[in-house]
Amino acid sequence: VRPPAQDRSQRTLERLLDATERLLDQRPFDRISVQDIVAEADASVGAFYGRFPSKDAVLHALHERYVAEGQATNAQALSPATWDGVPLPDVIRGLCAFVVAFLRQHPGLRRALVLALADPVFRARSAALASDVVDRVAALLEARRAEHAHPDPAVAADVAHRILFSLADQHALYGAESPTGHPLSDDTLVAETTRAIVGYLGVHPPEAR
Amino acid sequence: VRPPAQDRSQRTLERLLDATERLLDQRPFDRISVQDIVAEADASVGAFYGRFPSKDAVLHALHERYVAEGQATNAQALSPATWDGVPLPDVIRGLCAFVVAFLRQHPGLRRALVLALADPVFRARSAALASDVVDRVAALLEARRAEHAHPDPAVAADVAHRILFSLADQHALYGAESPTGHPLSDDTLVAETTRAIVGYLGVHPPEAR
DNA sequence: TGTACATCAGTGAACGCGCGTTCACTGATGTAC
DNA sequence: TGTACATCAGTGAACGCGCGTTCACTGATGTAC
Repeated sequence: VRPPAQDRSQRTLERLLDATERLLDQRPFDRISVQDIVAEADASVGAFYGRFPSKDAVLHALHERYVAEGQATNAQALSPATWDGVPLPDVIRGLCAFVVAFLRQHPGLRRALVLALADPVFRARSAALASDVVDRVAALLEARRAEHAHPDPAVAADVAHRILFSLADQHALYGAESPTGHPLSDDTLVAETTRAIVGYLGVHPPEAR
Repeated sequence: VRPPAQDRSQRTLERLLDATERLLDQRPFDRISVQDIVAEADASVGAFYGRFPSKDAVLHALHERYVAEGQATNAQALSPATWDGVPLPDVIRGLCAFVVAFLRQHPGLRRALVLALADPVFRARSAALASDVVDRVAALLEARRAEHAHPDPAVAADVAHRILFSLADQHALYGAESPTGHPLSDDTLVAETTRAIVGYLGVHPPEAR
């Protein structure tokens, strides 16, 4: 992405990004043309290529913006202070609800990114974000060893992350018409992923403490 | 798909399907041209359009073949007789190992299908297969209520199915370079999904029986 | 404070490439008599 | 058992459409003096 030198072009750049994200809520990236994007953004093809070297670049730019947003919220949602003194099952429920809600905020972009994951560049950028989450969760599980039974906090954090994000992603992507055919509401999804992760970790029931 | 009337064209059709599946192991469907397929199958463009009304039709035909294969193996792998007398944790471990291995058999096709799931026709065809699995698992859980703690076998079967297939799919699609950045071996994946589903269901430990 | 000039930003018609699809034709297969 | 004919199957050059990208040009912004 060519860095803008004036306010005017900075705004154009943002209009192009926002327009693309709006269109992604309607259809996949390969069925959105540059013409579509500039029409939605009230710009011209030339303005597009003044900012981006290619059509793909706009998806990369959106991914970068998305990952940055994720990093920022992670730092807050997963800081030890946030959950200090809260029992582990409640921590898990809170995080599940948070992720489900977060993924619902950018349904189109999220779908496009899942598809783009075939590309190693996208995969690396997503891995950076995921690693950040997994490391923080691993630290949390390490610190609370007494509250659960999983022997390896690093593996546990990784698998818990996979369970939560896979299910939440699927839910965000296909919603009611899920590939399993049995729709789940947001609330049920949160309840069941919480149950799954609590069970997976072998969180000790309250009376055992 | 136009039904073939001679042996010769039946063989051509299979060559085209097999060639497409082989190419899907290398790159996504939209980067495979009809020219590529007929070259790989030792056929011609006209022969292709003699069997298929469009390029997309070949992916639909592959999906149908794949679903049929799945239905057949399900009927066997999930028949009550197969697991009669086997403790629930071992049943779960067995099924996890089976699914992980099954999804590894058609990596390219599986990836293409995950991407194609945006199309309702593909989704419906996949949902039929998934429903079949979920219904059978629900019946199994219903029959073994005494061995686990989940209150609703239908929801439990659905969520267990999601956990297993989401994780196994992700593993089959990205392998070592997973989006989480922490690679998992096949064996670890089977062990951890088993732990997750056993924990999710609240399977009673052996000494409790 | 005004003017000149360089750079940045934006316009949109035109280009061109890739690829799905068509089609006029040749060859193979099988069936009727 | 052989021949004629209809249908099936296969060939590959050519078409054409969509869409990403370029480019010659106009307009806006800011800075130097």
